[in-house]
Amino acid sequence: MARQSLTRDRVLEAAIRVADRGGLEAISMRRVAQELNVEAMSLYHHVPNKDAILDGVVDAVFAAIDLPPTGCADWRDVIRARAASARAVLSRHSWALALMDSRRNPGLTTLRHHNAVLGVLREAGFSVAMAVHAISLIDSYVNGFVIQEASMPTDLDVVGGDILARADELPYIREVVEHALRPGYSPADEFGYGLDLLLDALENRRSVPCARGDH
Amino acid sequence: MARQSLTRDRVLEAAIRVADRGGLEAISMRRVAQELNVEAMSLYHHVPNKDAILDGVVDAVFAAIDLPPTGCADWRDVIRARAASARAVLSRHSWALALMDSRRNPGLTTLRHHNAVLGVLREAGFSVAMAVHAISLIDSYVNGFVIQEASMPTDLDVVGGDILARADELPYIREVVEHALRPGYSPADEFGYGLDLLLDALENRRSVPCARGDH
DNA sequence: AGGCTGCCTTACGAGTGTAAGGTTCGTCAA
DNA sequence: TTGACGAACCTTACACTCGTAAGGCAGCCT
Repeated sequence: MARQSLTRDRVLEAAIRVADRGGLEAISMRRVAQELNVEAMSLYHHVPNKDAILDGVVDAVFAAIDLPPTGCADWRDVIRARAASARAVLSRHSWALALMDSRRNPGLTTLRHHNAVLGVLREAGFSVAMAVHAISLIDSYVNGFVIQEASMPTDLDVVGGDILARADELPYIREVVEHALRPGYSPADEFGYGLDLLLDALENRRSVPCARGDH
Repeated sequence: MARQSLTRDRVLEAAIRVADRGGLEAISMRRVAQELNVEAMSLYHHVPNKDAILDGVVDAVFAAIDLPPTGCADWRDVIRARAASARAVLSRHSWALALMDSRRNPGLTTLRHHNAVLGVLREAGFSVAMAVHAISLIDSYVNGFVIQEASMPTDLDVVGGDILARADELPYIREVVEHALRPGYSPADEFGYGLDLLLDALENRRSVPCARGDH
């Protein structure tokens, strides 16, 4: 066979490439097939239908996030590494977060992931309630940061000029744009700052009984 | 005229109702028109095209978030109120966040909003760099929390049972599901806990020079 | 009466997921 | 060597949905 033969995995990889290029709604049977130099109907020999492709894609993206190593030193290092990995993967595939909402069933990869992260926190001495607080906080932050990152690119360079024009009405925005346009500034550092702030604050409350008295 | 006549605003309201019911991609000219007991082409008398509807919708949603009052007591109360309002609006229209990414130009409402929030922080004594850190952190958290909230509903009730079944492999998830199924637990409280943690941590670093020495 | 506004009808061309069936080709048994 | 089988891939076609261009018909205002 001239070109290497199709596989479920090769179909999923192609779908991911298509989405990386054209966003989530660019995933259509015809376009995924074209990515593989193949016709649309050929995909159905390796995948039951389009929903299966979408489900497979979210699982594949999630699998690309490093699992936290178990039984390690400081819980903050472990969580920081996982968060950095998640941010890297999710911002490389910025459509993935939107896709995860529409897919209802979490998938085994996802569950195993959360289980491992929860394990790290529990082993570090977090109560169940505090571990829930911590995971909700950290995941919200990581996901939210990725979203903002995705809608950024034009915000600073292109829109920056427009804003400076009508600066009279928006003085504080002006300050920030100037700050952000300075050479040394990188939005990526912002992620680390916020994450460290979170982790330090959680460390302070680690063994303190819950403020709301719910455990 | 029997039914009250169409308006740009009534079209936008209808589009929002359609999206609330069927998600973002449910917004089509035909369906929005149907919501108003009207044919698709009638909308074009009040709106140039579909993109204008989408742009108008994001602006309308953003306008529903309360602007922070200026010159008020503790900055934390102001920011907390704005965050709560943002969460309420964005989780009532859980498709809105995904839409804001695809629309490139921030829109004047959006800019005014961020300007006001930045003003509160600056007046409270935050340096420019710290204000950027704070806004990035808070917005990431709010947006991320809304996303997680949107993909929740089945996570606990329906999937909860499935998870308890294969509990052997996922012991920590089991703990959490049990914890979350207890009567007193409400995911909404989770939002307040994380937010207060953020605000307290930011208060601690308010006037401290930036850890990374960037100002 | 004439025009203008507000809404409707019809229609086009492009895109979607996928059902049904045809073609090519490697593998293996007789 | 031959012939059959089945997997992998292609072609065609159906029944949608989409945004919107072009033009028609009613009723109100001047």
